[in-house]
Amino acid sequence: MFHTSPPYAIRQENEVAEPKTLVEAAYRSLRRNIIEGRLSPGEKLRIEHIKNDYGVGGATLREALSLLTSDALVVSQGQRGFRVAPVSLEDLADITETRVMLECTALRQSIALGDEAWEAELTAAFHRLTRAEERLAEGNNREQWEERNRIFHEVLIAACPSRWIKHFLSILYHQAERYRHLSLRRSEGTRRLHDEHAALFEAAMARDADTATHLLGEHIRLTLQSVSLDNASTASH
Amino acid sequence: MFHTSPPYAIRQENEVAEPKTLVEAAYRSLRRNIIEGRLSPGEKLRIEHIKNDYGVGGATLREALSLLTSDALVVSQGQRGFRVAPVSLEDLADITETRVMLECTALRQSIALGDEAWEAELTAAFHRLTRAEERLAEGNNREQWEERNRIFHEVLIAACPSRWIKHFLSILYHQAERYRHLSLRRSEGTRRLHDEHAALFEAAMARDADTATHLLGEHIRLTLQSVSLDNASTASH
DNA sequence: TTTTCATCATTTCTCGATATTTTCCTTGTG
DNA sequence: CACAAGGAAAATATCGAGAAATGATGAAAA
Repeated sequence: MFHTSPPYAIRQENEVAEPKTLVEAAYRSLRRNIIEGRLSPGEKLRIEHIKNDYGVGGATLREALSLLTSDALVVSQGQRGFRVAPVSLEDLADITETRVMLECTALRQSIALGDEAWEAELTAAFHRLTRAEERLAEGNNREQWEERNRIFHEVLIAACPSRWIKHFLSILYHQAERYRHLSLRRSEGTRRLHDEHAALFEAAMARDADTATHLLGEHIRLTLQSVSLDNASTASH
Repeated sequence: MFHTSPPYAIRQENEVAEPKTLVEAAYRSLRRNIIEGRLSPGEKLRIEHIKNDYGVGGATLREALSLLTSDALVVSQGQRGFRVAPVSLEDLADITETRVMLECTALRQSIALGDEAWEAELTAAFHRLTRAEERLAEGNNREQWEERNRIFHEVLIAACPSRWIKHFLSILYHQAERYRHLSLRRSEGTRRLHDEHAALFEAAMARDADTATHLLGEHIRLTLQSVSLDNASTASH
């Protein structure tokens, strides 16, 4: 439904399909490794060393790293190679507030413009997320929950007509995801995550934009407030 | 002043210095050519054909094109090469409204937080812009005006602490710039551009955030409202 | 005439090799 | 002992050639 082919193709939106090129495959693989913390912030990415891990040539890996630069997951300095982007509490705060602003704007528009099909999508996404939340308590179905949580948030703002807002949000979502993975995740579980989602869902379905955006803002802030960075992973130059 | 080295390097912000690598040089050169309309929307970019124009090898040019993909100035589809991104009125409207939202937010923060040094910078930038506007009426010092106009807008929001907002704005600014170049530019000159800038400057210096953001919003909307797309350059699939 | 299919030319994508730059270590000097 | 200079080692950035994919052309069948 919300993957209609865009007039211009912003990269992140095309990611449902299989990777068609090796560059694309390496890009995604690297991105997952950075977001999920298998590559540490600040770590040097020596092309000669890691090209074997991804089974590609130097130029190809280089291009993938260049692409990650645009997502601010990798930094490159002139003639001195690539590194995993550093992290900092300031950056985290910035990401959070910018995301709150954009996502609330998008949600407001989505609530105003969403039709019946949107309601149906949203209900389905909420249902799947609920199931995943139940399972999350038991085993470690974290991956599935992560996926469905992302989709729930995407569907919430799906009826917002602005491609640019959605594009920026998807970049910020990846950033936030990384911080979540890097955190020690102590306070997780004490939160009543499902209640937050349920209230948000109810408000959206009731077309109560004020309540919904308020809940969403607090939800995003809480999610990232529970992040506390390990000293070891904090930016060092 | 506002080019302090960032904790993480978002690409656009590092562009004051000379290009250090061939990729960087090709990237900038291509970007100028797209923004200034020498490469038309939808045009196919065959690597073998144009690599000589930029004096680089295939892989290097490829990487530069990949980078432009992230700015949505170039689109790439799977195994079918690169094209200059198409344009459309919907996209233009989206860019404009997203930019208004982000730039007004940034301006509000900048007005709240800007110190004396910021005021000085702003005054200087306004002065330079004024001079350029005078010259614009005479000859075609369009390039200089374009530069100083950009800097004036940058300085206005320089005291906003959010790197992410500034990053997104710089992407949108490039997009808007392209549309301005593509337009037939009929109504330009009828506008009292300098008056708009002057009022905006006064409001910012007076720390009147409400008035300033209102003026800025109208200013951005007017700038892009005067754009009318040539049929020939409109998106075709 | 229209559709289908095979073949071929064009273009994209990828890799290994090479030249250039940076980094690190050793050595000499104030 | 600190510090600068020089050189070796490592890593980066780049190129040109080869493998894979596209879509264009034209012949055969419906």
